[in-house]
Amino acid sequence: MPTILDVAREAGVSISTASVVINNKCSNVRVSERTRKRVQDAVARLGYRPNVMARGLRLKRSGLIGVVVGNIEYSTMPAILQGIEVVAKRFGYNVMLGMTDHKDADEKYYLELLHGKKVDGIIVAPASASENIEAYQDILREGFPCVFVAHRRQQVNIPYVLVDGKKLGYTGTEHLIQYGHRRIAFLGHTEDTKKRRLSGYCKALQAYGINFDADLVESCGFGRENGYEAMQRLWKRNKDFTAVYAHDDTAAAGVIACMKKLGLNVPEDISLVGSDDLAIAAMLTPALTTVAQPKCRLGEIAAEMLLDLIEEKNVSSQILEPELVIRESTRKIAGNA
Amino acid sequence: MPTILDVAREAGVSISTASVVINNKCSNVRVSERTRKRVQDAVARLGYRPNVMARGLRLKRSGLIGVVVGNIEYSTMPAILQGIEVVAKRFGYNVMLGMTDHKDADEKYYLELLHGKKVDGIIVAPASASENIEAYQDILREGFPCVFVAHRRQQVNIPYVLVDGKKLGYTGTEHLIQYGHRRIAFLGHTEDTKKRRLSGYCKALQAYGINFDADLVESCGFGRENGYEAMQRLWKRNKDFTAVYAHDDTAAAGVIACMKKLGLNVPEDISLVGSDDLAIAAMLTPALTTVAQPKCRLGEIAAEMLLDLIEEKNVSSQILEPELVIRESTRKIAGNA
DNA sequence: ATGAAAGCGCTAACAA
DNA sequence: TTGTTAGCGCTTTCAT
Repeated sequence: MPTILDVAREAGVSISTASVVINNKCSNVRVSERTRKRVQDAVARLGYRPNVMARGLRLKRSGLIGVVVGNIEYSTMPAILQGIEVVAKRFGYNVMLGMTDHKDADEKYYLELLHGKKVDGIIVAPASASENIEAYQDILREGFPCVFVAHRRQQVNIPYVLVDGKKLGYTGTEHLIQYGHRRIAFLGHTEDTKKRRLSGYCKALQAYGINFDADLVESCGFGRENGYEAMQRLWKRNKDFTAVYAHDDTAAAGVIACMKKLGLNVPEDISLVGSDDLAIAAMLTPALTTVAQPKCRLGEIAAEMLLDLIEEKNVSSQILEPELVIRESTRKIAGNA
Repeated sequence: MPTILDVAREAGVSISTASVVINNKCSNVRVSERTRKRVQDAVARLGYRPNVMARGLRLKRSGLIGVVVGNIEYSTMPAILQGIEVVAKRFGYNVMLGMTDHKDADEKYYLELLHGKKVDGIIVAPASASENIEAYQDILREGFPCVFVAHRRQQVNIPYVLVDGKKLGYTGTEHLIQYGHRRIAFLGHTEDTKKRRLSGYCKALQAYGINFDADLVESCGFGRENGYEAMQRLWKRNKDFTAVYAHDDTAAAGVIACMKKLGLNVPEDISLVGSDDLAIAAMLTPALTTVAQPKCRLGEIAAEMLLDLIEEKNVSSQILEPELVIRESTRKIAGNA
């Protein structure tokens, strides 16, 4: 590997001149065209590439941003990552990916890389609850660049970009209402701490003058299994509905499976709306109508925010609007039952 | 950020002593228990973290491995990445993720990071054909650690770990045969350069004494659209089959959609086998029987190979066996039609 | 058992 | 316009 010293020698100039033209700085330092050319030729001839670590040590920046995720299958992360990568690359940064499998210890391990200057900043998709609040407070205190994407931890004042769960629930429910449904079931989280989608569902109902019916709400976690079972429980209890809003696409996949088992057709008998627009949504049969998160934008904005933070600019948190994606799983019906 | 100098001062020892205990080397250098303790306390008190770049500059290693992929949605990569990350982490490495969107220029950009020592080695999942053969030859010539995962480029002699497409085709077809099917359609690539899965299909047929029928083969690309259309074309031409092998799960998703449109039930009327066991396979209805790639293993082995290469050990390419995952889309039938 | 010092490759302030 | 030089924080050899 040639160093900048080799380049300088080859070009017959000093190290610093070489450095200046290599970095093409518009500094107050001027270099004559002829010298510049000589250096550039030397670089080309030698196939010189600046040593990233030496430069990083000197400049106190690694050109790396960390992205910490729980897991990347069945989630919005692949698309978010793509968004992040594109803007990172555009600004000369690379992406270090850390996967925690939702383990606090692993999350903490990755946050620590900030202290060792391995990364210039970190984007975290904090999925589950966490014990790491203290680590985030350290980050905040030390002024390390950090932003949350897709989710956030309420306990700590770190800037975030995400789609409001309430709007997700609202948009999905509203679509169903506009298609003529009035008896709409809700499958999703109902615990106090994470019932934003449920709130959105309620709000939509209210906005359109439909009474909330607790019998139409069934508690449901993520994943096909959970969706399947929740649908089964609901159906056992209550068959008086024409549509289902599921809080995420994997649960919706379970609903489709359950419907088939039950001899019900989607959307002929029951309309179904999912959430997030995961990669699977378009693959299902019927292709799933869903409330998409603008995943790529989430990633792009998270990256832009982080880069601003790295440059010590101020940033403010953002909440993005979901987008309805109408596919095949919802159907207009005549009126109310 | 405290440096090692701060630690040394705090502990009242020299920089080099501090370094020795921090790195806990079993070198010939001995440190007394008391001194060791003092340094460790200082580290704890100051919250010292070694500066990764300084260490990297000195040691000529970044502790980063690059993973270059075309795209991570609808692919085997998420699970492969997880495998890579786990072993990388275990050996003190981190993963830099590069996404090329299958663009040669971006692939090349990431390969270049090797030359600048940004990464100690690179794992590439070379999906599409590429113009970058020259770049790989450079890598080979310079002796940079590099391994291919999941796919490879035949033109260049870089070690790889992958699942043989032929075995994928064989295993899926064999399963169908063992379930009593004899008229089995093949949906997949038929071009000379990438018909390994087709070869496997043929081989299985032959092994079980079933005649190959070209009318049962329909050319098909990846993705639900392609699967849908291929199935439609096939059905138009030829309805005499009881099972379909699709060369990947996304195409299989299209087959399911098409079947439904055609009024056919899977698996009652037609059995269906996919390939790869992507995240979507288990989500479909019916849940897809598929020939899985051991994705996590692929990732783990790729990482192990790369780390060996980094330590200048010899490695040899590996071909892994696929694993049949039986779910709901295949059904035993009585005998031959 | 401990410390002094060289140097990894680079940038930028300063000198010439 | 160009060159000299002082570090960035760390590891490690060699003296002590």
